[in-house]
Amino acid sequence: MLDTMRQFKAGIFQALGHPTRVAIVEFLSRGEMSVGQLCEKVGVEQANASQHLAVLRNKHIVETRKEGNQIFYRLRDPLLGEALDKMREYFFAHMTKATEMLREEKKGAKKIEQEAKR
Amino acid sequence: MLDTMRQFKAGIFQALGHPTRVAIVEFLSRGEMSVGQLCEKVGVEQANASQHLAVLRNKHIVETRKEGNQIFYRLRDPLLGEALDKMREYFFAHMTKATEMLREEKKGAKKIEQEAKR
DNA sequence: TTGATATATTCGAGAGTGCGAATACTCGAA
DNA sequence: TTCGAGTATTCGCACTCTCGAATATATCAA
Repeated sequence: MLDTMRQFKAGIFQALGHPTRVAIVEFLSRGEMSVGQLCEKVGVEQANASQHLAVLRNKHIVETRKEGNQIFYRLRDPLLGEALDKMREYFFAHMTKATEMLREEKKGAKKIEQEAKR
Repeated sequence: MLDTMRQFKAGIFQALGHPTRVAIVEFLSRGEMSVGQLCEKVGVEQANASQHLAVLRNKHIVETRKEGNQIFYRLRDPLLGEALDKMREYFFAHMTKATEMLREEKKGAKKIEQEAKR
C-alpha cells in the first residue's frame, strides 16, 4: 500500500513532466485563465492545450469553471503552487550550474535566472 | 530562454515520474546506499535499477561514490529532499481524498497516511 | 433554427519509455 | 593472469506519449 502512495506521487510528477504543462501550471498559479488565454500565453495550439489540460484534470491538479462560452482553469490547490515555489530554489541552484558552461558562449542565462527566481 | 527553464523543470519532474524512481529518491533521502541495497529495498532487478539510476544520474539528481567493488548513490542536493518534503503536504492532502472511497471498503489507508507524513 | 466561437475528443504516425535477457565493464582477491 | 561479485549498457519488444488534423460537443447570438 506504500506502493500506492508512490504511484500517486509518480503520477503527479509525470503530469508535471512536460514543458507545456509546467508552463500551464505556472500561469495558473497566478490566477485562473480560460483555455484561449492559456493557448495564447503558452503559445500552443488549441487542441494540444486541451490535451495537456486533460492530463492535468485527470490528476486533479486543476479544476474548471464554466462561464458562458468559455471554460476557466485554476489550480485545485494553492498548495501545489507553494510546493513549486519551494522547488524553484532547487531549480535555480542547479539550473545555474547546468548553464554555467553555456554562459561562456551564449548569453541569456541572466534571463533564465530571473525566471527562476519568480 | 524561458523555455529552457521549463524544459529543465519538466526534465526533473519527468525523472521523478516513475514509482521506482520515487522509491529510490525516498530511500536516498535518508542516506546513501549501494546499488545492491537499493535493489533489495525497492524490490527490483539489478539491470532495471541501474537503468532508473541512469535516468536520475542524467538529470544530476544523484551522485555516486565508488568504494571498492560497489557504488554508493546519494542525492546530489539535500535541497531536493526539502522540496519533496513540501510536496508531501500536497500529496498527503490529496492522497487522502483520493483514497477516501477506498477506505470504506479496504483498510490500509492509515498506512498510506503514515507514509505520506514521513 | 442556423451559424459562429470556445473547448474537447478521437485518430494515426512517430518518438520515447520500461522491462527482462544478454552482454560488457570494473575492481579486488586469489 | 583468472575468477567472481557488483554495476552498467545494449537490444528487442510492448506500451505509452505527443502532436496536428479532423471531428464532435456546447453555448451564445441572430
